[in-house]
Amino acid sequence: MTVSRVLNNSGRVAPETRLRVEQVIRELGYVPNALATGLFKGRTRTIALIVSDISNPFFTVIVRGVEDLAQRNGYTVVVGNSDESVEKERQYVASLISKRIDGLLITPAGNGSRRILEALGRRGSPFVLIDRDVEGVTADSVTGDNVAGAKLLTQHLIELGHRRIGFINGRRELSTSRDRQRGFEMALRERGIELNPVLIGDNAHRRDEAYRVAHQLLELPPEERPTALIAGNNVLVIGVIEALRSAGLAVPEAMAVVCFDDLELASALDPFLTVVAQPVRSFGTIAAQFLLERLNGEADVQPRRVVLTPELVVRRSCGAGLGPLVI
Amino acid sequence: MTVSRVLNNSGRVAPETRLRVEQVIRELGYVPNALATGLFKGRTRTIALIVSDISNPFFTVIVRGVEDLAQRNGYTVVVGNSDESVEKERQYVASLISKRIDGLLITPAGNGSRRILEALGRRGSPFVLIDRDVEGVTADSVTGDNVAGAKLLTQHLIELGHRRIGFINGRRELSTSRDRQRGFEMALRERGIELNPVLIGDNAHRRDEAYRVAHQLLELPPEERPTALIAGNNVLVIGVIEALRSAGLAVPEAMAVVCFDDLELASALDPFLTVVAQPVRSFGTIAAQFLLERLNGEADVQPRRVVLTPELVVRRSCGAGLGPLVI
DNA sequence: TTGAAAGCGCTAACAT
DNA sequence: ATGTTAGCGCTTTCAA
Repeated sequence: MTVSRVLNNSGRVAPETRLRVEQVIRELGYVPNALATGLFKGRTRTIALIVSDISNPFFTVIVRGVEDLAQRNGYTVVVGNSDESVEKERQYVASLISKRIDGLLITPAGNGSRRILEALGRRGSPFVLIDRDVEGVTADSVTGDNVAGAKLLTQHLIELGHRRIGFINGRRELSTSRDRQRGFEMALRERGIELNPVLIGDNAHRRDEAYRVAHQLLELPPEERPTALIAGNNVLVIGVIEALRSAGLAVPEAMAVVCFDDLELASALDPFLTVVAQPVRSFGTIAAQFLLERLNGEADVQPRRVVLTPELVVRRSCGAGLGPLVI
Repeated sequence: MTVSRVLNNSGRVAPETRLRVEQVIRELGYVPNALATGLFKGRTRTIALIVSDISNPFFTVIVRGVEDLAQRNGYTVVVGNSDESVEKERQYVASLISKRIDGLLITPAGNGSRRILEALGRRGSPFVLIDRDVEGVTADSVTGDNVAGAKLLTQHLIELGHRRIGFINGRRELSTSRDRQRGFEMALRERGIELNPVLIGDNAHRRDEAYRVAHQLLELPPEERPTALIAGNNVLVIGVIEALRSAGLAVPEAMAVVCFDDLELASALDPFLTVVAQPVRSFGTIAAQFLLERLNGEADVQPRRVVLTPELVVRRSCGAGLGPLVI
């Protein structure tokens, strides 16, 4: 019909006819059926965002950024929670393919995501990795420099005089965890501090595991016990603080604690931790930007990998922990 | 084709044919086109969730609950951010209608949402209100008992000896704010405490406004100054705490602070506030349940309104504030 | 048990 | 400047 031309501003329509059509559209409350358009065009102007935990403030900020940019560009965002499960990711991606979503933004659950993403790529759907890399997958990605971030935190503690630094790290499966651990170890080595494997509690999946691991570190004999703790992310640090509290240790008076990621709201509360902050919102917006560019065919063929630089935010002296615990 | 019958388990298909079809489906990596199905059936197995701020942990928990339940029932969730703007809501709903989303869950931005929701209802799309009511709209809804919650907080403070209680409340436009203020005033009246309008700072939209309002209350002459503050929600309370900190007042030693809503992560930090906690996750899951029931035609015609009971969580004595500030 | 026809609402290409 | 045709991929109905 002529209606289509009016709605899309395509082709010539007599001004008078246009007005008449617009009038009727308003009267009828007519809304075009995007399913039919999508069916015909093969595009739905919908993108998907799969995060591993939507109730984690870190990912929340990403969601917000993505939603914002998508909305401004006329795209709708479908949000999925993978719960760090590759299986749930698979289900999601299947549903997205079925619904002919134009592209995907994802914080992959692990290296197992590789096959899923490859399958998606084979269908011609562009996707962008956020926060984490997947071994063997080459695609647009927006991540932080986790090696550098871990070095910043570690160096900070070392400069304050700490020598026995505990590290409570996240899932080994994640590139972020691996990189952070690498940065930690590098920083120690550069300063000539011997790495004590006992002080590394890695592969903590959740807050309660961080709690447990922190407790283990506290039970070390005094001469081995850490004077400072680095938590691998914003969730683990809560478990760490809870463990310290239950042990009657004040932060940072009795134990220095630093961590990755800044929580906007929590940063107003106590303890004001020294953290390595990442420009998280940019993770989302840049990734969305990349995806939209690909969808518009504006992007080069070769993948772009952006690594954003983290920043040390010193909120409170972490040197204090040295006192009571150093024998 | 016979393929459709195989995929939907409808009609008779020879076992042998079925196997052959399944084989080919696997070989081709065939995925049915949900757009075509939706176009024909008029249903998309997609629901939308519009919240006012997806980076607010309160709503985040709702998103999580909704996503969870939807996923388990084979539905996809489209998430939108209204930023407390009715205009953005309108745009979203238009896009959702166009995409033939089956139903909507919404934390409405205000009474202006009424027209939008009525229009949606006229199209036959079911929707469920979450957390907030809209004047003049009758629909399924899941909310908290905000009058009761405010009374709990106020009574708690009164019992601890506070008489001058400040109230920093959220947007007047929201039913939650109005109800909370009503509960606050009722509790005062019931205990025979005269209401001092000066102590009510209402209509704070954001954290910085709460900060400003709290500062105003602190600048009152000593004999009028509050000894305790109630913050209208989890975001405003941060502003309040920041204001107290900048004024050098410890919480709760120098000033009692209580608020609505419990933040899972922040609750592990200092100050451990006494709060009225709501079963927020249930807001999402119950609302989603209602919506899905309607979509399945299982629900009665008359709207169901669920009001969930809040609970006082006492984390730290709020009586302490009485000391220094009471002249 | 399987196939053929028609139509869901849209748009690109081709008439008129 | 407008209308007609055909087809995107599916499902329902009816026929074989």
